[in-house]
Amino acid sequence: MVSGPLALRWCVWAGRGDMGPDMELPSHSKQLLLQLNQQRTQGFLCDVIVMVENAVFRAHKNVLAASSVYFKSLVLHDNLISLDTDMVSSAVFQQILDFIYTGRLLPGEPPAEPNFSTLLTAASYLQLPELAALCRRKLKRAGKPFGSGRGSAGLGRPPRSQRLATASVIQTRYPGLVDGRKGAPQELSQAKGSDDELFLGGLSQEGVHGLGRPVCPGSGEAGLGSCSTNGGGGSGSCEQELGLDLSKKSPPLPPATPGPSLTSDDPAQLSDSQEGSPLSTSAPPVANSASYPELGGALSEPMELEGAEDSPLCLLEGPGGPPPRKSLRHAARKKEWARKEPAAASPFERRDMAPKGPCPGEEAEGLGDRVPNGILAGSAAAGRPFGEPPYPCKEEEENGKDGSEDSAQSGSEGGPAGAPYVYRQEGYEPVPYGDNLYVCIPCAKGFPSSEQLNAHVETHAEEELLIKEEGGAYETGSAGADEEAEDLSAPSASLAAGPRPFKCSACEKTYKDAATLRQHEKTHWLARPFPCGICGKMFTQRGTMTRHMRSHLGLKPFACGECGMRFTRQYRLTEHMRVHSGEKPYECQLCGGKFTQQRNLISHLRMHTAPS
DNA sequence: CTGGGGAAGGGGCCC
DNA sequence: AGGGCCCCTTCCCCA
Repeated sequence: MVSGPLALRWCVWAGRGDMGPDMELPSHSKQLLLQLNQQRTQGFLCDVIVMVENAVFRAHKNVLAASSVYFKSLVLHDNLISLDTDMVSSAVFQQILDFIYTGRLLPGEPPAEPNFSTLLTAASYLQLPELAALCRRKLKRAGKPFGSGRGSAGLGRPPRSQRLATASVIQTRYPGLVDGRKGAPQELSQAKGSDDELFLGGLSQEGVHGLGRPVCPGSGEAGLGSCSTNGGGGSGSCEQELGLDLSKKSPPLPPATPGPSLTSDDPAQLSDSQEGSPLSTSAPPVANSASYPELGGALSEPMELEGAEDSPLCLLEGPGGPPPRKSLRHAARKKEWARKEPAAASPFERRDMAPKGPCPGEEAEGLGDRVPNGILAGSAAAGRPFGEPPYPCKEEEENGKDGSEDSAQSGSEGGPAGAPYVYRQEGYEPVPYGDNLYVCIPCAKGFPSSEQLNAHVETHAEEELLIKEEGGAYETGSAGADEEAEDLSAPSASLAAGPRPFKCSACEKTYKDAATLRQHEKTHWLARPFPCGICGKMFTQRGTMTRHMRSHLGLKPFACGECGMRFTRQYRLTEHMRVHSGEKPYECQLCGGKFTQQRNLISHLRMHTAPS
């Protein structure tokens, strides 16, 4: 696999030019990096999402891991990374990401000399020592003191309140936007990143009405997902809450111990992998960037490459150039896709990528109040020691919940095995997986290749099957069929078990406990308290909303061991596995037809009962 | 062209 | 909060 860890590391070393044997093709490393950056701008093979403030950046795990041990430790476990917004702003991260992919420090937006102080802070936090060293040199040259990157100039961000007024736009950065951006309001221009940047909400109503409706990443061009495809039908408003931890598996507390690197130019402080970093500190800042390319315009990149046409790296593009998107609607192609990228969710290739219309704002009232202004304002935390680990994510923190316990430490989310999501607090030692970068999310075991991961995932399915067989022949299936029979004949029968003293005041439903009743009563509310940060759709339950957000971001932790197809829900995988096993537990009592999905049986029964 | 079936995405909601 | 299940819906294939 061209984007495999080894290939990448090789590329990285080659890029330095001071390690390893001379290359036969001197421009090879440049071309490789160029291709990677191009793929980034297209979202092609991007397998990680980095959230910074209200921006989402797509990137390649390998590239990030090769650039920073900090990223390396993060991407090992997650497809979604949330960075401490006190340490790095979205605009700064944009520059850093550009730097990682180009070796150049690109002008900010509007075009201006990079704020090296800010960059230094962020680079140190992200453990990009060579970028930090470059920033220090720049600062020295400019005669500016450094080491106070968190000062009032701070992160170069507008105030929180201002950022909250950012348009509710899932902003993909298409080439056509580049020019128009120049005159954009600050919020918007701050919001616009590169092609791989999407913007989550955090918007005031003014922002919504003034700047237009959310834009779904149409046609899968660059999108992280789609707006709701059905059901809600775009019924959501465009107001959002910020700071949702979308990835239960994403450690809110990165293991960074970036402090010392802030003031050190000493290469000895670099870990091994960092020594191999591609980030040539001598790369001259160039007044334009491969980050704003004409998509697909590899040869028009500002980098001066020799013989790009001849480069075998063109193969990186994949068969037939950019990945098919809409064509993925074809089921067979979907499976093909799944086989190609079994180890990482592909958030960008979904059959339902097309925007299904604007998000009306009719449900928006009162949502402005829901924006956690207090949290955001309070989190500036300028006085926090530099080396201190980043904060957990916003609301979770406010609620006194430490996400690190949830996901980073306990690993309970990872599965029954109590996945050891251990993040080291100092230095970088190999996490338990070493170079086994393909990690089974349910049990947190690492594997050196996607094939081995798939084989491992298959053992999960086999274990599951074994348990089923031992515990009674296909309990799930038969139970499901029974439930179906119940549902069709006596829908309320399932409520019979146990006392249910808590009765809904609005309907006849009863519940075993008060919490469930409260939860249910929300379904009677006109206002839905949990808005999606991306499309603004409203939900009555936070869990439903976070699940919905995962579908936006393409987080699919559950992989089929047979075909590699991935799902957002375990239940979907269980359902899908019947495709491979041939199990059809749902039988029509009228005609004997059997189905793998209960819902298809229901559809089928309608056919029986529908007036002809 | 149409209808049925297979497979999958997404939301609601209870546990 | 997360899992699980139900329902609606969509898309595709095929007869």
